Amino acid sequence: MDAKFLKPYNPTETEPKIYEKWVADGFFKPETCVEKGMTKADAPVFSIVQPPPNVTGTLHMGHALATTLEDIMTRYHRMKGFRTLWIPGTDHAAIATQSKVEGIIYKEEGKRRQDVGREELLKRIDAYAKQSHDAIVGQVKRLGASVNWSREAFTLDEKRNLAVRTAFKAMHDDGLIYRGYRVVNWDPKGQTTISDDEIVYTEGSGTLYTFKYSKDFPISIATTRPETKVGDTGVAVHPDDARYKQFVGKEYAIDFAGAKIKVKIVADEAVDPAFGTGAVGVTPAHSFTDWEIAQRHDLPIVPVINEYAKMSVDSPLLKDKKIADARAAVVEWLTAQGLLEKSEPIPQNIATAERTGGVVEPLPKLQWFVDVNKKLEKRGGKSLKDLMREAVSEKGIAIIPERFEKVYAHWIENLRDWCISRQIWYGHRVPVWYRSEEIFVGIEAPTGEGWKQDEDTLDTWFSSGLWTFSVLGWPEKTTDLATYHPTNVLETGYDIIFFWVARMILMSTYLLGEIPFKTAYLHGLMRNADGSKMSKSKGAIDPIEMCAKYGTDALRMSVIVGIGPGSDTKMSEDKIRAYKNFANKLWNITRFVLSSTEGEQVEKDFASYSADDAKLVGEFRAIVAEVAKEMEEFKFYLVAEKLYAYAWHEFADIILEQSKDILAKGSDADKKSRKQLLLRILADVLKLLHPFVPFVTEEIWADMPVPEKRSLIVESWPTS
RNA sequence: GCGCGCUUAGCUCAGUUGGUAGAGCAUCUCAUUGACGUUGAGAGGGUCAUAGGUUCAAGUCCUAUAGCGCGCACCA
Repeated sequence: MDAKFLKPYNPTETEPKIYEKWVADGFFKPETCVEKGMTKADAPVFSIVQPPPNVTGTLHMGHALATTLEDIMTRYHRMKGFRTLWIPGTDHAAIATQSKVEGIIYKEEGKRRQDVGREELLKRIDAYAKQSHDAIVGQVKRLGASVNWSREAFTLDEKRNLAVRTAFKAMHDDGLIYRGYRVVNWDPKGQTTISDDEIVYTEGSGTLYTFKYSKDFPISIATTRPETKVGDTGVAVHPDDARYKQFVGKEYAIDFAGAKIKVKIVADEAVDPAFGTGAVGVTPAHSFTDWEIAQRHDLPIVPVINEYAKMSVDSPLLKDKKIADARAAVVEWLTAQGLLEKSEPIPQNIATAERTGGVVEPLPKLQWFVDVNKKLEKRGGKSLKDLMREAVSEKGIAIIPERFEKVYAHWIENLRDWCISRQIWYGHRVPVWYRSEEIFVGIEAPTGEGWKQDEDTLDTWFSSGLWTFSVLGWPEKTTDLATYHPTNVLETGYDIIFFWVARMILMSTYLLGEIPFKTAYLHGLMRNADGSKMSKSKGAIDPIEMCAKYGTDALRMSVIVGIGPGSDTKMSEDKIRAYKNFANKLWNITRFVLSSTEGEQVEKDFASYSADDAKLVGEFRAIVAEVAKEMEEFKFYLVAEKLYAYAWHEFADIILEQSKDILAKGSDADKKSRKQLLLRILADVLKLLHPFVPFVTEEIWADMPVPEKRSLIVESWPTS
């Protein structure tokens, strides 16, 4: 027995050595496994892509959970003999990264984006992203991820940029991407548009003001935003509303809060006669529903708020005022004029931008959109919405837990065209060029003089949507693409089911005509012990610190046991501490087994078990069979707990204890049987536990008396 | 408004097709130069949110209610 077993297991010393050896041996690379005879050349494929962490900092507990789950699946399939590929990468995360770096620059130098300039800011962001990337790579390694590093990708590298340009061009050619002047979600703080999904609603309270535009105006209207009323071009009432029928079609010119406005009264089904006065002041420039009403009735669009969330209207009372001040001014004016009839408190959701926290202002802007309803000839007359819906309902993508299939379907029903252009600098530049009246959309820049590329960049999720196949070399027709796509599993948090899962399905079904993955396993959110969302300010647990303190294996066990898919988890350091002993327990079990079986080798076809031992073997085989079933069902939390309980409370507490007696006083045949039993069960327990606690099992395996032994990572999975 | 989830031991959570309530941590008692610096044996602790229903049998299935949480929509 090696002397190392005389001391307690030391994870900090062991883990980096083991990881480096796995990398050096090339076991993370499927080709190497085939070359070395560990995997059959014609073996079935198991592929998975890492959800690329944002290069906005370092990994948090959610990443630790994801990485562990993905590594468990990967290691399990590799041991099962699959040609296994797990591709790592990082995400440039566009707005998230840019606003992070802008924040740092502002804090340190007091400079804003415009002061720094595009080129310099991009340089600074690249430097930050590089640093963050390197930190993340180190952390992913620390967590034991058996990812194929030679295939590592970045959502903003050259190859992925080609994929983005190719996708954009194809979608434009098919009429799916169009440029349009519409009301979009504008984030005044980030100075960019954002998509519907990037809005976070917070509950707040507002005031509903009821008033008339002027003394002569026949209808009272109600609004929570009086300051926008200078942009009204219509008043909408329900077509069946008897109170207002006589006024429909009439037009009024009014002096309102220092501005001259023209309002036409229209009848529209969208109006709820029971809300407020049953009459809506229509502000087409600053409301999505009003924009639509205006489209139906041909009402003019009058913007009155600018990109800085200040009044742009030509009124001495309001011009250049901030929204809140303008609101107060209008209310004051209404009161002074005797027009205000009522003001009452009302619950109101406040729309804020996910990344910057800025209050979102709907503004009309010329932007690029993805049409989700257009029927596609080359996809059998189906729209992107149809393709997305059918991929889950009919084409075989299974979402775990299943209830999210309903959430997904519901989201698709409410889906509007996707605004993909952003007014930020860090990201994939929109591949469109302009020259006076000409517009050129292409994969490469147009030839000739005077072309100027679109200043905007694309929503980060546009490039993320291509991830399952852009990492495999698309648009080139690579062997990787043919071999590993569709991927088997996509493992990610349920919080990005719309952002990412849905967009990947959209891109893959449209561009490749196939699903991006067969199963989407959605994990829950990691929360602090008190249930609050994990953030650094609230003392979130740092996974890497936990690795250093308790060992990676302990951390991995702590995020697996008892945590099913889709459910949030309250994480505490106690929980991690609770599993640190397990690795050492395995270590000590091994010490006992090896010291009691000196000179003994695992005999491949040993069949002379004593009656007692044969029974124990049978019981263990039953565990193996249960594990096999539960692994296939993605019930890793059950497997981890089961193996933990078996190793500790059955194998150590019972089998090892009774072995002391047998090995001391038993017959030679019983001793032989028991030694074979101990070695055999320990060997198989190590194999079964390897995907969960890879480091300690590999380190022990090195000293196991097993003939024709390989590294544990490429050993074959036990069969029952 | 529509939809979803959760409610089980002091805490964090399991409980697969219905078949006598489980784990880890915490608490208490005893043992322990032991393979175990990170040990073992044992104990206490639960009317499984509430009320109905189905069933020979319900933590599990159905209905309703409550509390907590979440998603989507609305938000004049």
